[in-house]
Amino acid sequence: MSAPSTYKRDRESGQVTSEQLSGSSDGEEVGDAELGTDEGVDSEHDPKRRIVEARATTESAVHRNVTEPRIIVQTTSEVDLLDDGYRWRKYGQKVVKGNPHPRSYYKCTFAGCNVRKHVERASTDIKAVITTYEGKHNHDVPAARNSSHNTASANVAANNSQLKAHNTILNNQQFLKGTGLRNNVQRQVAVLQLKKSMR
DNA sequence: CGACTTTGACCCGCGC
DNA sequence: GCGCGGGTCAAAGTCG
Repeated sequence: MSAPSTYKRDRESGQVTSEQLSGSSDGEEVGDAELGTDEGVDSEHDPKRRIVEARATTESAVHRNVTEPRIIVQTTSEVDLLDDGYRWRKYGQKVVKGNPHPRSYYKCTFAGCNVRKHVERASTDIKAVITTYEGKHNHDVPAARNSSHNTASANVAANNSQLKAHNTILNNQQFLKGTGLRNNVQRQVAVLQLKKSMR
């Protein structure tokens, strides 16, 4: 009443929707892990988009009943916004502890697609951008908005980059499996170490 | 005019 | 039980 705080968030309405997240969480793993060996070579081709490493964690994502594939991609770029072909809408930004750089939260703007991604910079390396994808796109890569002329090549480029990331993910997944690491923190450390050993 | 970014506040889970 | 930290929402503002 007197308090102007009409913060009566009807969050419940937004939470009850369990969504029918694509049943086949990972049915399109068409990439071949063995292809992810072109790390150091191809990266020189795209200095602006250099995928250092990535990993997929599905075991920690299983909280209730939906197993959301979580893909963490670490890239080296001067810009936070990596154009992966999809359209994202920023819905939040937060400064996390232990990292002077804020973490940004994005959602896929495609109708019906509930994929989210978090983008943050590594506290140690200003050039290192850590992108975390949650969920899977249930649609194709939309056409680029700026160049309506090269939509085809834009798609190809996006797919290419995605495929590359995918391969790297699979590769690192095997690496992490080999290390027998389970803890998330340990994994992060492992990733950092992996990165160091790659450079 | 539409789409997107910014920003402050609220909610929830977890650790102490 | 309390406080902290992380995640999300929604209104307002900005830009093309």
